[in-house]
Amino acid sequence: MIPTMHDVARAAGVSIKTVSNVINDFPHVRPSTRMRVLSAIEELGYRPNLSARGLRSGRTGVIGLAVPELRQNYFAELADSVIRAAEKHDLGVLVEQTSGDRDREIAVVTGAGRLRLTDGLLFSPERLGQADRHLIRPTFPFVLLGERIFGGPTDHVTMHNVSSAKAAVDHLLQIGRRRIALIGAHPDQREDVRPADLRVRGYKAALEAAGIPLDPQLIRAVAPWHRENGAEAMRELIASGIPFDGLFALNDTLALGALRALGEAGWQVPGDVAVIGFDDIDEARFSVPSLSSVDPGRDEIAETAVELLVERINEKDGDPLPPLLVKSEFRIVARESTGFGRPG
Amino acid sequence: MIPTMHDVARAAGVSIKTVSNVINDFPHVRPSTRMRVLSAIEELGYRPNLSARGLRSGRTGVIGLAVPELRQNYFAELADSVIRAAEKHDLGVLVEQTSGDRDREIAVVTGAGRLRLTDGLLFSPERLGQADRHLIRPTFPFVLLGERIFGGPTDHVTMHNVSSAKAAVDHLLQIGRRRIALIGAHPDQREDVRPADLRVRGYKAALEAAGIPLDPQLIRAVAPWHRENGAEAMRELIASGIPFDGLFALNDTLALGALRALGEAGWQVPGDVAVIGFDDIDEARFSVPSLSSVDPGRDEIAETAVELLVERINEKDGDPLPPLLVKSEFRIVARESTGFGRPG
DNA sequence: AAGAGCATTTATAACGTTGTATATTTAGCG
DNA sequence: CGCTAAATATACAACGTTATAAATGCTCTT
Repeated sequence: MIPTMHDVARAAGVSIKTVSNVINDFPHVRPSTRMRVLSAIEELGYRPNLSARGLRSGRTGVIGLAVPELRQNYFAELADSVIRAAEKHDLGVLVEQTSGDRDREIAVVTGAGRLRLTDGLLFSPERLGQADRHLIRPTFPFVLLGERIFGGPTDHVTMHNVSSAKAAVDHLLQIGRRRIALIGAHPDQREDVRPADLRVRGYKAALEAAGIPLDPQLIRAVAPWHRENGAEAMRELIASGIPFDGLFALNDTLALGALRALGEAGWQVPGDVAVIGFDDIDEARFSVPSLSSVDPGRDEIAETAVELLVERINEKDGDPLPPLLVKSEFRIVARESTGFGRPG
Repeated sequence: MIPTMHDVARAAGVSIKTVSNVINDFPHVRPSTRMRVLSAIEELGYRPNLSARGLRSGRTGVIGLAVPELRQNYFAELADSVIRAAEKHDLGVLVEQTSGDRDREIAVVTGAGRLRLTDGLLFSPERLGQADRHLIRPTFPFVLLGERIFGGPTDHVTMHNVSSAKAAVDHLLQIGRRRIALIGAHPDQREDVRPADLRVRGYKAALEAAGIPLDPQLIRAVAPWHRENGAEAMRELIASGIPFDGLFALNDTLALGALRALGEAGWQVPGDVAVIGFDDIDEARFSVPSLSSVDPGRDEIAETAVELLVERINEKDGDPLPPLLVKSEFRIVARESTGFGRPG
C-alpha cells in the first residue's frame, strides 16, 4: 500500500503535522526531529499525495498550456520553453491542443474542460480574434500569448511584430534588394491586430522609409501558414513573371515552403532571391540554404509568461494589478538565405 | 467564490450526493431531479474540483508523458499524437522533459517528481538503456515507448526496427543502388537492442539478401542524431572519397542534415545519391528534395500506448496481466530523394 | 527558582468529492 | 388495497493533506 503521512508520523514517532512541517520546510522544527522524519520518509518511500495537497491548499502545482497543435514547430518549441520555464517554479505543465478549433478555444478560455486541475493557464489562440475579446474573463490566473487579441482584461505576452518585421525588411534592403515580395498576408484586407497585419505594416514601413514605392502585386495572401501554402504562393509568384529579388515570408514555415518552390524552379537563393522568414525555428538553421529569420525571443516570451502567471497565482485576492502587456525583444538572425554564414 | 457541490445541492433543493449522482450519470435519478440539478449547475457555473475528486477516487484523469524534449520533431509529433489519443479517453496529458538527462530519467521511472499527480506514465527514454532495465518497477501504471529497453516488467510499444530498416534499404536496392552508406550507427560496436543497432542489423540483412558484400567504410557512427551531426558525417564521407550511390540515415533529422551537406558539396539527390531516412517526420515532405522515409506508425504507437496505459489503470489489483510488447506496423514512404514524387 | 517568552509539537478541523449503508418513495402485482 | 421489490434520495464517513489554535518544552532573566 502507498504510505501516507500518518504512516510516516507513526514510524518517526511524531504527529502528522510535524511531518507536514518537515516537508514544507516550516522553520521551527528541531534538527533531530527533522532527521528522524526524513529518514522515515526515506525508508517508507513516502511521496505526498498531490491531490490531497491540492484539495487542502487550493494549489495543484500544475499550469495549463493551450496551443493549436504541437505538430507545428513553433508551438512545439514554445511548449518546450514553457515547460523549462515552469520547471524553475516547480510547476508541471498540462498541454492541451485546440487544433485551432473555435469551440475548443472558447472552452479553454472560459475555463471549462480538463484544465480545471491547473492553477492557471497560458493560452495561445489561433481562431479567436479581436472580436472575441469579451469572451476572456479573468476568473482564474490567465496569460494570453501571441498576437491575435489585444486589449483584453488579462496579462498578455507578445512580440514586437511591426518593428521586427520592419527590421527584417530593412535587412533585405541593406543587402541591396529593392523588389521585395511578401508572402503570408491575410486574405482579407482588414488591417487590425493579427500578426499577419502587423507584420505587413512593418513591411510597408520599411519600404516607405527607404523611399521604395509599394507594389501590391508583390504582396501575396497565404493562409494558413503551412509549408505547402508557402511553396504554392511562391510557385504562383514565379509563374506570374513579376520580378522580385527579395522575399519576406511572414513565418519560417512559409519561407521553407518558398525555398522549396524556388529550388524546384531553379532559382538561386540568395543569388536570385534573398529570403528571410520569421520565428527562427530550429529548422531554419538546417535548411538548404539556411534561413535568415527574425528571432522573436521565444524563450523570453515563455519565461515572461510563466512569471506573470505565477504572479497572478500568488496574487492576494484584494488588490488585482491591472493587466500587463509585455513585448519581448527580437533579433535578426542573418544566415545563408540572405548571403551570410556559409555559402549557399 | 467558486461554487461547490454543496451550493448546487442547496440551489436545487437536493442532497449533495444526488448532485454527485447526476454528475456521474448514476442511473437511478429521476429525470425531473436531474433537470433541476443540471440547471442549478448551469446557473452557478459549477465545475467539479478535480483535486477533491482525485483524492476521493484515486484518479486524477491525467497521464504523464516523459520525453527527452519537444524541440525534437519526432517527440513533438509523438506528444501531439499522444495528447489526441488521450483525449479520446478523457485524459489530460502532463508533459515532462527529461532533456535526455540520466538522473531525470531515473527520477521519472522511479515515480518521483511531479508525475505523482498522474494516473500513469508513458515514458520514452533517451539515456536509460538495456542495463537499466531493473530500475523500472511497475509500482504504478507504466508503458514504455521506443527501442532502448527490452524485456522489462512493463508494457512496451515499439516499432519493427529491424524489418523496417531492411525494407528501407531494400527500397534503395530496388532503384538500383549498390553502394549504400549508412549514417547514425552507434559509436561503440556492441550490438544490442538500441534502435541504432537494430536498424544497422536490418541494413546488413538487406545487403546480405541481395548478395552485396558489406563495406564497413560505408557505415558511419553518429551520435546524437542531430541535423548538424548528420551533415558533418556526410561531409566526412564525401571528403573520404569513398564512392557511394545510396544513403540510409537512421533518422530523418540525420538525413536532413545529410541532404544539406550533399547540397553544399554540389551532389545531386537522387541523381548522385538516393537518400532515405527514418521516422517520417512532417518536415520530410517539405525538404528540397523531399525525403523518402520509413513511417514507423507514430499515431498507432501513440494510440496503442494510451490504450495499454488505460487498461493498466483500470486493472483490478488482483490479476495483473503479464507485460505486453506491441510493435506497430511500418510503411515505406517514397519521395523525391529516392526518385519518386515530383522531380527533385 | 519562578515565570516570561520563544521554540517546538500536537490535536483537531477543514478542503470538496465519492462510497456505503440506509431511509424513503414509487411501482407492480395479486 | 396491502405488500414487496425496485427506484430514488439521503446522511455520514473517508480520502491525505495543510491551517489553526492551543499545548508543551526550553532558555533565559531576575
